[in-house]
Amino acid sequence: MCRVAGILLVEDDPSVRTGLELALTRQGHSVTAFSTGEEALDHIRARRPEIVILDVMLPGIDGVEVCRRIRRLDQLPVILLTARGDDLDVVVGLEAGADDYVVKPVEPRVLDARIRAVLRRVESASSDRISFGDLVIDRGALKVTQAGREIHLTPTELRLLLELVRHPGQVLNRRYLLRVVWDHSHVADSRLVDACVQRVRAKIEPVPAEPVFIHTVRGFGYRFSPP
Amino acid sequence: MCRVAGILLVEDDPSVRTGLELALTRQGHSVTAFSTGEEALDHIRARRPEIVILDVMLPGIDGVEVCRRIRRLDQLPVILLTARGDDLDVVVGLEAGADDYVVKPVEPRVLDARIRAVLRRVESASSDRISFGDLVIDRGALKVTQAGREIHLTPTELRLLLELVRHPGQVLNRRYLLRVVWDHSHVADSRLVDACVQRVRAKIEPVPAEPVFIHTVRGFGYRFSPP
DNA sequence: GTGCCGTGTCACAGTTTCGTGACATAAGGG
DNA sequence: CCCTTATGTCACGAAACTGTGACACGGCAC
Repeated sequence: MCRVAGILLVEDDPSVRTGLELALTRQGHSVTAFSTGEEALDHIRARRPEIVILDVMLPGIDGVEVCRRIRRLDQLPVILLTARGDDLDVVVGLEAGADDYVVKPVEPRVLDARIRAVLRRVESASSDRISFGDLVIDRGALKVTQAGREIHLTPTELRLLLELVRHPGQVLNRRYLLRVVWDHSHVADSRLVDACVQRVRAKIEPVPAEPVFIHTVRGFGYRFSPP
Repeated sequence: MCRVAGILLVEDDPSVRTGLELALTRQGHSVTAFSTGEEALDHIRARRPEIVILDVMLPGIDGVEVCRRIRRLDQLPVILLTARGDDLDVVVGLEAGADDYVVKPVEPRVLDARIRAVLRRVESASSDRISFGDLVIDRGALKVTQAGREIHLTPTELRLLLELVRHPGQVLNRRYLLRVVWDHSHVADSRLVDACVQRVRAKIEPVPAEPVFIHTVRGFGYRFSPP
């Protein structure tokens, strides 16, 4: 399953910003972009990106200072990006707590490789998550988010969704789901599964009546398949 | 802050090797140098360096291959060093599992800064002190402070908090916590964990009723995640 | 169209789970 | 031994969750 990172990109030059945004999105990442440090810090507090890519030269608070402030809060990975390749800048940037320092112009695939290298380090102990479009399911944190927004699922709903997601593209029948999710090996028929599926749909489907994640297979059961 | 690392340097060009060895030693590191990958791999098995700096162009096994073999063994941090700055080389090197990729010639202080950046990341997971906002947990001194003020936690409370903090963002269920913190491998159900969590919350949460550190995940357990 | 079957939807009450405070018990220091 | 502190247990109320059944709806065969 294609690993995707929630990237926060901060770059004031519009052409560079949209260029990188496009390139990183094409690599499979989910990117949010801002042009100032203040906006970025606000965004970090609200949503929680997996990694921050910061241009050093920013209007207002500069990138190095943003990096220091991020470090004061937590361990969020930061890659600094700059047009200047001055040795002193590199040293100052890294000492501000950045995980890497990349000089522009940078090949998208190189930036991607560096992002993955940093994330590999950070995530070696971290949880496994899978994403389907803007739907992210974190099995370690038992958290489901959609477009960065957390979706609250009750225990049974979560177990059901996890079971469906474990077999993407496969049709799971009601008896199987009852046994695995509810531990009802005896109960033959009930509206239980349907009701739970409907509750999950109401929470994760943009239009519950036309589901894009959990599909009904009439006469058989349900199938999870991403859009 | 002056962390000193045991560095393994692998570089076949004698003048570059002695130059870097000298420079890094001067920065306060303890350096061991070899000129071939085989020697390096033997040394890694025998001693255990904190970080490996690997020239890519080596006689015999090349640096990227050495890096792959190191990765197959463990998480030992690796910085690749090369004369070529080809984009493809960078990508290949990082995908082999390297933590950073530096192009020669490199200023010693830049290399030093990159070494420290990689080590900082590696050690943050196992370091003695971690901070989450104004909450600082010192695992070495077994002390917890908030906004500079020391918070007194009882032994059990501290063990519980440390266990939660050891898996930030992960949901830990009650049975696991009972086993690890209390060594109750048999007890199935008890309000013990809940009561202890409540006590820790009363001490570290600004508003215990609306916890920002220790979150309840109904039906599953508790999760420590910084605000 | 008509009837049938499978599914979607909803509200509600019973049940489970959790937070909290009170209290008993245990441990440890003087 | 006594006092303090720490730990475990319990009970209760509040809140959250779940199962259930009734009914609506829609596809499908005839």
